[in-house]
Parts: sequence; structure tokens; C-alpha cells
Amino acid sequence: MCLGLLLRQEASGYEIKKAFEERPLAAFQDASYGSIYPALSRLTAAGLLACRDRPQDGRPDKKIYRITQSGREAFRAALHRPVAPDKYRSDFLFVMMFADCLDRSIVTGLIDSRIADYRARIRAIESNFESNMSDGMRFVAGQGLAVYRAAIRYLEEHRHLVEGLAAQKAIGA
Amino acid sequence: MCLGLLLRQEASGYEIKKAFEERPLAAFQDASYGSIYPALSRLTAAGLLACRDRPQDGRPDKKIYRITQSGREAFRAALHRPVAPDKYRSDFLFVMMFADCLDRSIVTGLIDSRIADYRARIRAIESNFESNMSDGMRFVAGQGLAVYRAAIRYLEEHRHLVEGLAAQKAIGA
DNA sequence: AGAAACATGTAATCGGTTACATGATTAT
DNA sequence: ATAATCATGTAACCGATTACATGTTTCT
Repeated sequence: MCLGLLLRQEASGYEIKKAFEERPLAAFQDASYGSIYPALSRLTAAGLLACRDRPQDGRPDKKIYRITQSGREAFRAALHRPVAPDKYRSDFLFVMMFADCLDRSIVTGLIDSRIADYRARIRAIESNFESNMSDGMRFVAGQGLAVYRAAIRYLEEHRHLVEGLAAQKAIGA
Repeated sequence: MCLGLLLRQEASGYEIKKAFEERPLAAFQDASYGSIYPALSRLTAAGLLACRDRPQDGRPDKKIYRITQSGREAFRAALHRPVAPDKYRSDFLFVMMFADCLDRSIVTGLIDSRIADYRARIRAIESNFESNMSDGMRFVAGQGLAVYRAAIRYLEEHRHLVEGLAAQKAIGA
């Protein structure tokens, strides 16, 4: 993943971490400093990256990584390896399976904040859409928008199914 | 999660594992024997489950677990704890970000098999829809259908965006 | 004949996060 | 003042998977 990001532009470990926090990438990949820094060291030792130090005032030196030719080749080879299946885990959906054990107000709150979360993700993607996005990234971002919108729509149109289950409990609350 | 499944019906560890492999649950939760068996032992030791042995011919005895009253209470309490955010990781989407580094035939194959996978998931959910599904599970299954269909639709309508990137390479192949 | 399903459990391993260590600069 | 951002790196820890251990029955 570091190789892929550095294919587009050179960057420091810190900047790579920031890139993982931006939409749409943040939606389907993540990495912490604890995995990024060692990875950059290993890739550099293997000759897939080159590193140059930019001394800084006060802060630690900034290490700017750049992909090498053999790094480019290794990345292309990696892209051709069979892709691992998606991994998805959702506590929200699990809880919804047991909506009948919850008060209506809880279910309502959960769905409201989930819709708000999807809307925030959509806004974040839309605000990045015009800028420095590659075609591939635009394609991926577009799929994100499509599924988030479908999810919101479903939740709005079918929430009564689970809000009705524990219906009476919260009427007076 | 074991508590939740055992809330609906008593089962053995083996049967719980099978339940995690069935749609729609398999789409957003998973667990291996290596975590299920120890979990059942711990929950039993804590008094949240009761276990009865059914001796069997040849095979090891089947241990059938049943949720206790305090198990029910603990599960309700757990449902009320704040839900962890969804975790999603997709190598497919990452690879698509770099579609311009791939031959067109590769991209086409990847998208084709992804659509086939979504269709299989939809079929699996639909075939379980009528049977012994709780209302909450039906709601969750419905959301699965909605987003899978939206994803297929997006892929079909926009695949040309990434198939065009490396376009010429595979024309004669 | 061989594979898959049935059935439980432990130990080794692994990928990855969190916490720690350090410290100046800038925004609120 | 206080929090957040910038900046790198290591060590401890943790949840969970995979492999191992064992053995019968049923399906292909």
C-alpha cells in the first residue's frame, strides 16, 4: 500500500498516515504508524524505496521516501496477485438483528447516527472529488457514493420495520 | 455473539460456527473454532450459559449450550453498550485505484468475478429470506440486498471508466 | 477410494494496534 | 493555557486465525 501511494508522489511516513485517513481511501484501508514506519524501513532496505533526509527546525528530520524502479516493478507484480476477499465487520448490523431486545428510542438513535455518518462520508468524498484524484480513485469514490446512498435510502424506507418491534416501550419517554 | 445466537435456539459449538457461515450473518461477522470453543467455555464458567452433554456414537460427545437468565441479562446489557464503528477492508477497491497499471483483460476479469460474487451473495440471502428469520435479521438482510444491488449497478454502469484506462493493451489478445 | 461433513479442543503463530518515548510549533 | 499538529520510531500487547490432534460416518 505504501508503494502504491508513493507511486503517485513522494512522501514521508507521517504524510502516508494522513493519506490513509482521507476519504475515500480511509473507507476501505487503514494503517497505523506502528505498521507504516517499519514497512518503510523494510522496503527501503529491500531497495524498493529511496529515502532522503530533510533536516528540520526543532522537529525530527523529515524522511522523504520515493519509489525506485524496482519498487515500481514490485508494485505492479503485487497488483497482479489474486486479490484477497473483502473483510467487513459491523456491530451495528449485529445489534439490529436483535432490535426486538432494545427500546425504540435506542434503535432510533442508532439509525439516526448511522445515517448521519453515511452523510458525512458522502460529503467527505464529494469534497475530494474534484481535486487531485486519479481516474481509478474517482471510480472507487463513485462506488462509495453509490453504496452509501443506497444504504441511506434503505434505512429511511425500512427503519419502521425495526422501530416497530419494541414500539410501545418508549412512547411515554 | 454466541449469546445472541443462543438466545434464539440452543446449539453446539459446531452449529454456531455453521451459523456464522450462513448469509446474511457471514457478510458482517465471523468467528473460527479457535475463538468459539474457548468463548463457550468461558461463558459457561461465568454462568451465562448452561451446557448439557449428548453422548454420541463414534464422534465426540455433542455439547449443547443453552443461555441462562443471567446470560440473557448480560446480552441485553452488551447490546446497549456503544456500538463499535464498522470495519471494512477491500483489496479489490485498492487495486481498482491503480487500474491504469493493469491490462484491460485483468480489470475486466476482476470486475466480472466481483459482480458474480455479489450475485451469489444476493441469491444466498434470498434463499434464506423466507425461512426462520427474525424481523431484525430480515431488516439486516434487506439492507444487504440493497447495497449489493447498488454495487452491481454501479459497476455495470461505470466499469468503462477503468476498463478504458489500459484500453489498447488487450485488443489483440 | 477419497473427500467432505460431523465434532471438540489446544498451541503456535501472526498481523496489527496501542502505548510509550521525545519534543517543538501553531492554533484556539 | 491548552490542545492539536508535526514528526519518527520501538516494545508490549491482543484478538484471532491456522495448524495440529483425533476419529467416524456419509456422500460422490
